[in-house]
Amino acid sequence: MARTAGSDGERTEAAIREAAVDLIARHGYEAVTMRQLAARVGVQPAALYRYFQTKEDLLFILMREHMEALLDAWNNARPSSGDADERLAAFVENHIAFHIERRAQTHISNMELRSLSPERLTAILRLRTSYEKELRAILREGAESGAFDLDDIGLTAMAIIQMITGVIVWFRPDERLSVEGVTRTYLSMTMRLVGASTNRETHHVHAGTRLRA
Amino acid sequence: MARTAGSDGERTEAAIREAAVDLIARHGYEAVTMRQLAARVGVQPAALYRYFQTKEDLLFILMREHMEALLDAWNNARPSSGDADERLAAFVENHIAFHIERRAQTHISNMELRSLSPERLTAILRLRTSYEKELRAILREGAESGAFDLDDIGLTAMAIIQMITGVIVWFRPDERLSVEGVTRTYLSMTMRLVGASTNRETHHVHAGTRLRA
DNA sequence: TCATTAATAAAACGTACGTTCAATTAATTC
DNA sequence: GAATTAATTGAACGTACGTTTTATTAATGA
Repeated sequence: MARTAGSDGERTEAAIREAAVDLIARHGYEAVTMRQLAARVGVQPAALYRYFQTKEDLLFILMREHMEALLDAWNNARPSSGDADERLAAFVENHIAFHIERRAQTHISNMELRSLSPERLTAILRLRTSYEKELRAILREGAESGAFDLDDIGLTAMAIIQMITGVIVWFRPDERLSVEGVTRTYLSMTMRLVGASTNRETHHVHAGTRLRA
Repeated sequence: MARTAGSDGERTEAAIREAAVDLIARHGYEAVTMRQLAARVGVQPAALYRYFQTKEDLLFILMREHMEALLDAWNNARPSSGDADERLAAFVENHIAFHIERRAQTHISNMELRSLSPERLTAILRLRTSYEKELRAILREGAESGAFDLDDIGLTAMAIIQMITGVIVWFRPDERLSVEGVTRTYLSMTMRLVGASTNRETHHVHAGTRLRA
């Protein structure tokens, strides 16, 4: 029993986080054991507790930081001016780019709410609500200016979020579909969905795609 | 140790299934223990094994039957004739009705794939693919007839499925939003999304809605 | 009514979990 | 160089899991 030579707390913590994201996204939080996680990092299970007090702490921190990063990313991407069309476009683009880049984290963020304590669940839901409010504000602005034709702002916001987040479920960049291409198509569909007054371009129809569930 | 008076195999099995759906949807498959499930049903844990060989068997059966029921429901709802517009409308309506009625099962179906063995996962994914193919066929037909204006059939199919399935994440019928109303709005959005050539009705804009994540 | 089958309880098996504690070494600071 | 702190290991704690086995009763069918 000894401190391993060359060990570095920061590096070990980063390795724990990375391994946790991968294992939890792949197997599910409850199915991933601390022993499994430790083995993946290359430490004994007890070492994990030097960095995270409990297993749930680890999950919560990962989920909270993911949501905070998303809010941050949107704060940075949000146009300082421009009408609802432009804001919606920026929102969709930022959202898709952010989530495709963090597929594993997004899976965790969407799927592991059930394992959080009530207080922590509330905290995460609050962050989500903040983010959703941003989209609703854009939609409301568009509806009021007449740029969008909406039946129900809240419902439309949720439908859009579910749709654009759902990109991570099936999309893998390949020769046929690039991130840019997929983003463009999602943007086009979103604009239509909200009834945005844009010129309609003629698109070439592509045959089915090889999709993964 | 005795057989409980009044016990009835069919009833016990149904109770197990029902309790499993509720507990698993609420807490997650891995977090739900057989002891917990048995207590909920009112039997000892060993009794569960009379009906389901393993915990995973139970999960697989629930998930498989859910998918099979969905395919069945669509087989029964599919118009025997009609153009792409009508078929897509029928698809969306059936999909939303089916999933709202089975919120818990749908949660399980979408979230517990990770706990299945590879072979079983393959079996479920196959059923999913069958269902998605139905939507893709409708979209292809619409694209070919010119009724829809699609950039990419496969992508559009997945976007639609993610969006309309996502209704179960946030929607709870209340005074403001009814199942019928929500279905109508989703249908309207879907039609726009695919660029369907329909008359646009003027919708009254509703303010935000109280949503649950 | 009797034999068979079904349905259950109780006990236990074999294994595993999240976590704590104590000790040992390495790294850092003064 | 010595003291302090950090980072790890190894062992163990307290509890729990999915599952099997055996025995007992109830229900069903002939």
